[in-house]
Amino acid sequence: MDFLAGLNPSQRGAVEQTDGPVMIVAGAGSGKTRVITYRVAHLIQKGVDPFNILVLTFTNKAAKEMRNRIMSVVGAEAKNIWMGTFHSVFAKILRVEAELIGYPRNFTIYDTDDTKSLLRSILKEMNLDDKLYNVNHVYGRISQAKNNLISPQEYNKNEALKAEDISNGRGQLGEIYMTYAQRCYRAGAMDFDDLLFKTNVLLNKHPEVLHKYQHQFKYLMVDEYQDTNFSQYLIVKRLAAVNENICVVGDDAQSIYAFRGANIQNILNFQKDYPTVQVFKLEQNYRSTQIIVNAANSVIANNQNQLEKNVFSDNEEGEKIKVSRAFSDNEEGKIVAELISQEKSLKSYNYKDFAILYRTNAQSRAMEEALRKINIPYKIYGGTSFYQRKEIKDLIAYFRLTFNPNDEEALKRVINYPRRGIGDTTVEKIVIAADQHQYRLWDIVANAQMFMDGRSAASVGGFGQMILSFQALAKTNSAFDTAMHIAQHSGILKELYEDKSVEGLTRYEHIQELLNGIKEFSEREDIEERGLDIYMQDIALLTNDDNDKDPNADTVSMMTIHSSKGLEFPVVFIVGLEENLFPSQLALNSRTELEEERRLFYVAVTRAEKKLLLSYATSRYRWGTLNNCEPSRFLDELNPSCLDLDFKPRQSSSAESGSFQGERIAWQQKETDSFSKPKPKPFKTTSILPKAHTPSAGFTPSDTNSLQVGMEVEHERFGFGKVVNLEGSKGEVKATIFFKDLGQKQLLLKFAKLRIIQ
DNA sequence: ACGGAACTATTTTTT
DNA sequence: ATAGTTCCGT
Repeated sequence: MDFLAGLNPSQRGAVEQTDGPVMIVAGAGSGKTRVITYRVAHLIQKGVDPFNILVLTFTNKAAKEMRNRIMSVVGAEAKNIWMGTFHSVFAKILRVEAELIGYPRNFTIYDTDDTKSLLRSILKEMNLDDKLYNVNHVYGRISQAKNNLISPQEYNKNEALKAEDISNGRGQLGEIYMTYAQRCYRAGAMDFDDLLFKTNVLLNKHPEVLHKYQHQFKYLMVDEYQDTNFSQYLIVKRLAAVNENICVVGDDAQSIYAFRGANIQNILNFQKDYPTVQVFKLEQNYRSTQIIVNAANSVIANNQNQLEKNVFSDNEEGEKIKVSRAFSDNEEGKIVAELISQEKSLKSYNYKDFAILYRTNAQSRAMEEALRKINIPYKIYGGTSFYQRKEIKDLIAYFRLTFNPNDEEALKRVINYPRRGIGDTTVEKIVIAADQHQYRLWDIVANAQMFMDGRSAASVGGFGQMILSFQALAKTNSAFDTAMHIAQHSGILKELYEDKSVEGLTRYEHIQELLNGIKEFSEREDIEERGLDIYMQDIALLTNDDNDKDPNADTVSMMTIHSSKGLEFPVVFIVGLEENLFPSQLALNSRTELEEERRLFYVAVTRAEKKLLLSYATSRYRWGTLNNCEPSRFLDELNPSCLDLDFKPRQSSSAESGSFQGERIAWQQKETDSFSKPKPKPFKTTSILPKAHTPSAGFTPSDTNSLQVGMEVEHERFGFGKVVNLEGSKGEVKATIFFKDLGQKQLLLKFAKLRIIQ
């Protein structure tokens, strides 16, 4: 049991208290993963069968990492632990038990796109105004209902909900929910929320099943318990009811998923649910410097209603936090990029020691461009997942249809893609015929000649035959052979191959990548069943990080703060610290939402080990137009003693202008009062530039192809200068220009806006 | 049925 | 800005 030695008393207590209800309140960076890992390892070493342990996480990444770490302690036995996300574990159980609740075992999992598209068709059929009945809103409402275990029937009976909907002018929501649920059922499909909702239904309606799993899972652990919703809470509670060997781990200060139904009360009330609970608080932060921990504490102190704890660090005090200001989102990118390369050479960091965190995915673009310009390798996490790409979804829709022809979203997606002469009118005919006879769409498609005539019967029938042939093929062939056959015979491969545009080429490559992945799966020897149906089972639950090809590559990481949870980096940049962006505009209406944003900021700050840098811009592009921005209130909330007030980035006005490199000139020393609000908005973005050049009237960039050494030019911001050197190949030409005001600078012609004077 | 033009929502976060 | 949708003429 040597691994216990390296633990502090509360960590050790949490590991050794294996029986009965346990709550571990784990402050950021307090060795939470380590504790869970050791706790599971400890259970196994005590002789608990890994099959009897269930560990639930929120992300695939967390599950994977934990399994690997447990494996390194207890060895291959760790493979047998039930460990995964709520969604994947219960999808797996539902696949076994589905028939008990009237679903086929090979039910389809509808992702967000499928759900929205189904809702759109329902709204259309019901002739509802899609402004009032905004799909996102409707989806949110249904999702909320499901997460609170309100069935369509109960929703429609519930007077309070009805009244609320009517007062919002959306009295038909109950009916939409009802229809939506029926259509999912008809399609043999469950959406993300259903995976939890139906698990509850299963455990509720079938005591024998509940009993089975209660005895199977003798030990339960839930990571990130503060992020559970009611539906998840109840599943856990039911499964744990017999043995009460339940251990939840979480940090109320890091609850950032209330927007999708997480209920922070679940962790706050855990002690009420299990009065005999043993609570362990992990308060020592091993990750970050004292400055960073103190800064984080000072921010979170602004929230009410927290579990009492005192997170502290015994690490070095560390460097103070730097705050920088840029005049635009692009400038912000440049500053960050430049600082990364500076910091890297100064402290001999690797690129992978840096992370850039932002509130919204849209912010990645400015960062990306800036890093690319100075050749900093980076990797963006999150964003559109590989599996969400259109071409991938198209091909997968064929796979889905092959195993579940009732999957109506898949059917509608590909019935006329690639084009095969089945237009909207024909699809409409199929829908009407299905409605009339109370059949499913597939019944009509498979018997086209009975329901329609002539041309459409032929084309629809042909499509049906093709799907049937795929089904036959899939029965006897490997996942890869089936997939390849479908890619070819559906016409998708040809369609993409013939598209010679850059995008088309990329799409073709994506399909190849998917097929390669399937090939790999087909050749796996560690699993028995390797058919395409097995591969398909939880593909809807996969996300980008499952596709991470080279996790050890030396690249800067860029991601949203949400996806950074659980990670740590030596140097962290948090960018876009502006009102209406972070905190998000949509969170300003209520205290609870604002507090969630603040917790999000807390999460971001606590990702940093050694050094933290914050930045904001005073203007930023948002849906195509330039907006002025104010610094985020969160900057005010940071304990000033943690901030580097002497931070004085080089300014363009510095005397040694000859040594000045790089293009940012927007740095400003942080002044104590510079964050006070309200403040006058700069009406002109250039006005804050200390010494910006004002371009001549009618400044228009010239074609620089003909640029020669010796020519005089005007740059839109650097002013007048003379070309002293040109190097590099066409398209990548780098010009060295001596500017009158700034001295010598190197510019890439493809980016620089230059006007040739003579 | 199809292609191009015009229009319009998107931007909070993710299983 | 961009991508996705709807509209309209062929």
